[in-house]
Amino acid sequence: MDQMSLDSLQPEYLNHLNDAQAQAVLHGGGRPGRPLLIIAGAGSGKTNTLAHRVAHLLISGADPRRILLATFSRRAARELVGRVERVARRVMGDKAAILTEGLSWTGTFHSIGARLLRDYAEQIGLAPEFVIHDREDSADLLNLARNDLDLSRLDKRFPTKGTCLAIYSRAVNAQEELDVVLAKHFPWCLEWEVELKALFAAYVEAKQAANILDYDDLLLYWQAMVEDGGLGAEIGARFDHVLIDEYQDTNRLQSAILMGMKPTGEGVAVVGDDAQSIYSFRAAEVRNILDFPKLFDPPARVVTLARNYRSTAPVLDAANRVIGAARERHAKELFTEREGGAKPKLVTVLDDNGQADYVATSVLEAREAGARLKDQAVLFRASHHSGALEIELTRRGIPFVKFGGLKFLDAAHVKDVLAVLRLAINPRDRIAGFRALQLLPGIGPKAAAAVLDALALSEDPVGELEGFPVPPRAQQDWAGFVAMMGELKRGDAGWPVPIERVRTWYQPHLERIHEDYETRAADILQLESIAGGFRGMSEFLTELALDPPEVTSDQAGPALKDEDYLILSTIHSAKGQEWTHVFLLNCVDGCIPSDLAAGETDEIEEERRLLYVAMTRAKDGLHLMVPQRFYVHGQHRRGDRHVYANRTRFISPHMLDKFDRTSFPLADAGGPSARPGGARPVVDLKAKMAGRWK
DNA sequence: GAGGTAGGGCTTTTT
DNA sequence: GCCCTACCTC
Repeated sequence: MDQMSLDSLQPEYLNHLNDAQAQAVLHGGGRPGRPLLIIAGAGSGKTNTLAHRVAHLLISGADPRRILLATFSRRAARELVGRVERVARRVMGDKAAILTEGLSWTGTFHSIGARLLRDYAEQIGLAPEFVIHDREDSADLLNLARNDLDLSRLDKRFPTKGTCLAIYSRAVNAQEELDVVLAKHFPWCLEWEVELKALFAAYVEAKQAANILDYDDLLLYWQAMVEDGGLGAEIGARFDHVLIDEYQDTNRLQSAILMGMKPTGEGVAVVGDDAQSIYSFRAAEVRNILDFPKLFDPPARVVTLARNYRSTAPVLDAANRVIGAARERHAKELFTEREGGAKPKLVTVLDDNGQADYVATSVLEAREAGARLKDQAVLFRASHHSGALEIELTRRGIPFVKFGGLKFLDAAHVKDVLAVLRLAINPRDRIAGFRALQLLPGIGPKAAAAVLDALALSEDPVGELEGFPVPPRAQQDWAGFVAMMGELKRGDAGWPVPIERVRTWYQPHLERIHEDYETRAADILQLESIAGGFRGMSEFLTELALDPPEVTSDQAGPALKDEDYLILSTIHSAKGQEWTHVFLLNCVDGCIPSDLAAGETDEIEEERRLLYVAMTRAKDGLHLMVPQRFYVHGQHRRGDRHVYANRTRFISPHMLDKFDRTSFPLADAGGPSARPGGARPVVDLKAKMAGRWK
């Protein structure tokens, strides 16, 4: 289509899109058509284009309830729907809100899968009130199975529950046989193949007995469901349009789901960028996007968005150089018309503390120059890389919010409260029960197991609890526990009263178990306020498993929500976002690439893309930090053993002309550890020591 | 059998 | 710092 005919066909609200974006939006003419692949480079207006495409479908008369829109995270889904509404509103006013509210099949693959499975549960022999286990719960259940099989008491060490779950999960998501998975990704566990098989069989049995689905099951059951000819066609026919965002990070199971629902690709549009594929550790398969066009005959149409609207030319130049060394990708070179601006800075600092000092100082400088804290972000490969920085920010009173890494839900006290609720909903949930029952003093693993055995067979759980012969020491607290379970089970109080009930019951136990019960109690109050936003307990627990709150409460907390704060994030969690100034910590070999990934070429390639993703988040200012030395872990508290690190291998010498190289503090500032403003207070030494273990 | 404590090993990224 | 196991006491 040439530009002129495009203009004449194009509705007014699409006028500010560029040619490629408009083609991606208009493809199919608002009706289900030939499959479409949109290769959307970093900062190329991908979300905007996708939002316009959905809005265009709605405006052309598509039924929003028949559009399936899968995104990578809940956050991305919310953002997308918001944008769709804004675009549609320009054309149809308030009616847009009703249409976008109808976009009910929007969310992650996992959440959409959960909904479909509840709809079709009875047809596939699943109880519709199934409970969803998050990764931690899954690992615990796996561990129970492991103990039952006596695998933890062997002479040689058996893989930990986390490793076992990772193996299981990869086999499921990559749709590979166990021996292949072991050979490729866990060669040190090869000797355990027989035991692992038995373990996984027991795990699956335990899940089914307790009516539990884990994350992988949400995809696995969905895939099995659509693989069946009749059901596949039926479910596929529910949707006229299937749009999938971040397609480069889908796995084989997800592509099988897509093909099961839409074998001809009619009405399918997938969007992504192979250069930004960073989730292969979760069995994401870059080949999904590389091979997508060839799945169909005639092949899918490919539209490439190569104009970058985000970064200045010097930033994009450097990022292009880094990704230019990658091995295989859909060829495209991003370009920008944002001329001018500074080259990215490659900043050499002495160590962690120098790095923290530089970042804090530069952030404040940028703020003086007019950038809000929210316009700036600090990114890192692994969550713990920001430890020293967090201490420095706190010392200087710079508020921040951290994404990625440890979740609020991982805190023991939060899990305790949730376990009680889950046991009330599903008395056969051994994981929840095991945890909840042991909160009572006098009840340990044995007594808990006995109670759960009785519950598993019983038709009347509360009655069973009432008469249960618990150990004498537990007698005193037992009546209160049973009374609470009875109330929860009857469920006559409206939500969120039950969670309040559990909190009151839990409070004395919390005070007995934890010295720092006050901060923990605050977390539970926060949990209660989150709970208030849901219609009921079951919905609350489902949503919580699928979309856990990202921010932990010992940091900024809700009080700071509308104030200005700096963003700290793992590179993975920073996907799809952008900031005026970006600081990237630890750009050294061992961190990027992570030394844990230094084995296979594929893994190294993914680390390169990770650096690329981080760099392309920046609009104007990009600072890559290169600390020269790292303190060695596991030594005496005041030890000074350290290793020297090298600049990341992904910035090779011939790329250095794209960077502005500096060091901090400047060499003439009076020695390597001199700081502006003289010596730091003594108290900082303690902070530094603590920070090493953060 | 419960529950506390000590010591060793480990530590990526997430739906 | 966390998790896990082994060991000890009640």
